Amino acid sequence: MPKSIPDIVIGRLPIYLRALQHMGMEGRQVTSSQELGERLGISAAQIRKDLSQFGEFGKQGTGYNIDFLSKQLQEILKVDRVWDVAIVGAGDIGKGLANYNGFSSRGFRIVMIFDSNPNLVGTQLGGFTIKDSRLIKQELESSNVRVAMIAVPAAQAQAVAEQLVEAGVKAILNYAPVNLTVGPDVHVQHIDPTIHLQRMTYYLD
Amino acid sequence: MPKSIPDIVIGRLPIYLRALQHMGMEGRQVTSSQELGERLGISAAQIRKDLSQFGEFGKQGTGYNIDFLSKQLQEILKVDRVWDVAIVGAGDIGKGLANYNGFSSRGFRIVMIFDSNPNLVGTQLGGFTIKDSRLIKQELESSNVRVAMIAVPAAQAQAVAEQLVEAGVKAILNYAPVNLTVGPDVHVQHIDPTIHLQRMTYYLD
DNA sequence: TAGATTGTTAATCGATTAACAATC
DNA sequence: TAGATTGTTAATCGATTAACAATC
Repeated sequence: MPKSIPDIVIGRLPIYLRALQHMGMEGRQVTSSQELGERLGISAAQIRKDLSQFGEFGKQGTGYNIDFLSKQLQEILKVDRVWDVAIVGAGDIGKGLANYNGFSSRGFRIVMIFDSNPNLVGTQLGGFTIKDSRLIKQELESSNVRVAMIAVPAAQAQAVAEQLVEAGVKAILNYAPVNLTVGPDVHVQHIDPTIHLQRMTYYLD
Repeated sequence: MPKSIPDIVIGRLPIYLRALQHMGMEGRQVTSSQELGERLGISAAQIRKDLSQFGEFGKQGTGYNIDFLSKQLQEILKVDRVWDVAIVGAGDIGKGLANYNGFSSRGFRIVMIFDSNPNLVGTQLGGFTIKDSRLIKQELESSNVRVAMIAVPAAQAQAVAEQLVEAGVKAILNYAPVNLTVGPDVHVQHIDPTIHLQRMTYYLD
């Protein structure tokens, strides 16, 4: 068995990728681990070490070709393709996600939106007709969705997660302020603004 | 100099706190490091170690009083008070944050919203009149705001951050998909849904 | 008391950094 | 060539875990 890559390294790759694509859009051709590190507040040694887990992408004396390294990272992270994504919850957060146009260029495409509010079901959002949350399993079965975002109230999040997992979803981005419990083959990331804020107030006086 | 607490420990405290408050609302009185750990997917030893950095909050044989430990964690994280928060950007994300009612019970209170769009300036949002982003410094000077959330397009985020820092902001929650560069006395947390999604697709096949 | 669980220590495990030969 | 920067190794540093005496 090849030794597996630490998750903490995987977590930094999307950050490298975002910075590289930003540089690319500025018209830059090459960068170095040092420059990238300064921009991100990460040591140059760490960036080189992280990348070396996957191959040799740079040239001594020159650095990294930005387009080439971007493409390599996209492959590694499997965002050299487009993932279909379902959103559950059409409140303010769900609406924001549905209207966000930053997904498509970075590997994701919203394909379906659910809500449990009968007043919202059937209405339009971001080019989609909102579907009834009770139909999650049924609707996802005929789709290719394995990534979902949960933007429902905390009280409903766990139940929604379970329906999504039953329907074959393997990666969940959870905006509800509650910890989700899922099986070991399902990946979950949590976004809770309060958690992030509380992590900073500790350092304030 | 007392040895400083690792930031990774600080990062887990808000998660413990959220789970404890959840249990409290369920009417529970006590819990154990084991139960808490199972709920969060964290080892019991780690939870005890983390807490022991700050004092002794439990009782052998019994565990932790939920209300007591919650209060202690609130004090440690300095959310036993209410922090005034400014939002910059009144698009979908800013709107969602402005209308979110989960802040007040957890230590934060929105007090001001800015946007640079002349069509939005002067209109109402979440009980506030949206102010012109050019007035950030001026408006914050007479306020008590040291925490802010950035919800503007990527291209404007760095400039907004600099204005906030100039106005005395020490903690920034950044929703723009770009890395912010700030001084060492300013804390930044980033929320970018795509980054979180890309971190999970690595593991999908 | 017997059972449970803490707080803490020491051991293990893992991540980061410093340094440098290789080489563009 | 001289200067720059990679990829990698070994050393350092830090975080997690296992184990258990203390004790409720």
